[in-house]
Amino acid sequence: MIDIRLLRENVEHVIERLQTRQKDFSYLRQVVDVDERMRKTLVEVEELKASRNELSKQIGEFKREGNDATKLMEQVAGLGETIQALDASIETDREFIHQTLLETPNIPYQDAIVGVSEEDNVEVRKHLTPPVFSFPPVPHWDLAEQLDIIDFERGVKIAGPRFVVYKGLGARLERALMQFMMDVHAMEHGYIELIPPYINNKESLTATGQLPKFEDDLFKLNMEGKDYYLNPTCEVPAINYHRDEVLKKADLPLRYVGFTTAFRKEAGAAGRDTRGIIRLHQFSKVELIAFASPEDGYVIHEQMLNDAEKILQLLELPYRVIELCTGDLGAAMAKTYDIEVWLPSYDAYKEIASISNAETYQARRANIRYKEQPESKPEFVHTLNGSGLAIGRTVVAILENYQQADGSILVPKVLQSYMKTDVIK
RNA sequence: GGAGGAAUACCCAAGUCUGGCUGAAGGGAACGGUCUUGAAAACCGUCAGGUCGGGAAACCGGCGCGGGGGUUCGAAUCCCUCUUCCUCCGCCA
Repeated sequence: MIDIRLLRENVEHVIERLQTRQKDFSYLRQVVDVDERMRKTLVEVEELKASRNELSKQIGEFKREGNDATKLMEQVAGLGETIQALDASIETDREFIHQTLLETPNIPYQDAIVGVSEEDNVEVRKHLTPPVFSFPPVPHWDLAEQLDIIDFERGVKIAGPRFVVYKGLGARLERALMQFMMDVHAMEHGYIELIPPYINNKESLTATGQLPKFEDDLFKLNMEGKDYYLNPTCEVPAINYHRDEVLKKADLPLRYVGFTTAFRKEAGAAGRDTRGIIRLHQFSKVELIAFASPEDGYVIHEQMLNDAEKILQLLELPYRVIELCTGDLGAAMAKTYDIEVWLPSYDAYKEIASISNAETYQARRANIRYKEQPESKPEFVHTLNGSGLAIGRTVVAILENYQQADGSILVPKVLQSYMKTDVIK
């Protein structure tokens, strides 16, 4: 959520910066008007409440001393109704402001690359060059089928389209990657491991920004009349881990590495990436999450990017890092890097990780703050999240980049001890 | 699933029956001090925090006893409702 105070101070500036997202935010002017009206009424009703409190106190004193308080009670008689009416009008205005701001995306960071679409994203760096094959490389869906390590048909039978069964060494590869990534981040990069609930409540999804606007992307459950959602990313439970808390400055940055299975409806992606396991309703992911003071936020962001890249470096996979332009930025995020891994079947780089700083946008929604000193006023933290990495797409990258002429797959060196084999055949 | 009980400030806890000098006794912890070569002990002192609004500021006011609603001039206290936790029984990986 963006800061209402920032809006009050300079709506036009906020609107201008938000417009770089290529949408219309002129409606925010109305929010400022309503806010002003609301605050005026607030002053009015608070004065009335103060006088009611004063009179009630006097009534108490009168009665205690055995005096007649009828006159005072007459004085206070009409106040209640007026107060109630004013309170109701404040509540309406407040609710309007709140709902509107809940649906307003984050302001891109100060020096954001202004652009219209992903076309305008900017490449930051590249690592390794795409492999050159002496034979026509085979896409992962064919490799996986031939090796009998991913069962597409039975996935559809059991659950439906965009579900698969990992089998044999395919299942082991998935498991090895999870273990490997968690190990690197926890033991070498110093993140604290987390395995949170995969089912999250409405408050959690609202705090991170999926609700109310993006409900269509989520798998929704209804248990005894209450709504729950399957988490679309570990970011949701991990950020909410500290919801409604005041953190100690000395504990920052707090850095976690979480494992979850992520569930996505992919509602708007019909017909896209239909072959293989690039876009499934269910996939495993190792996620990095950090809570930092605002002055450290962007330092941690770069560090998190490096930590995610490290996995691809260890796996010896070619990738590039791009910075998203304002038109391609996720709603809750102020700045995002994507890491794209080389996929021979696409003959292109494909997103495998996304590392973002939400600044105080999620912290304000989730009410996560920190104190500089024990006696100082709590301030909102920066929240950061980054894939470290999406496991399904890592499987794809390994199958396709490590394939041999005979259809077998070499196992990356760092995975061999986890896989107990150096080749999948 | 059945039957009971509980939620008060950093922690413990009184107050709730009988509404008003209670935004909250007492204890612990913490912090500051006296004493001490230093520390402990003892003693003295401080100790809701938060949030929203007004104000240049000093400061003033609203809210606030798990959440929401109601009764009342006035609610920690009465009523409704939700949530969470605990105990016992049943079931269970």
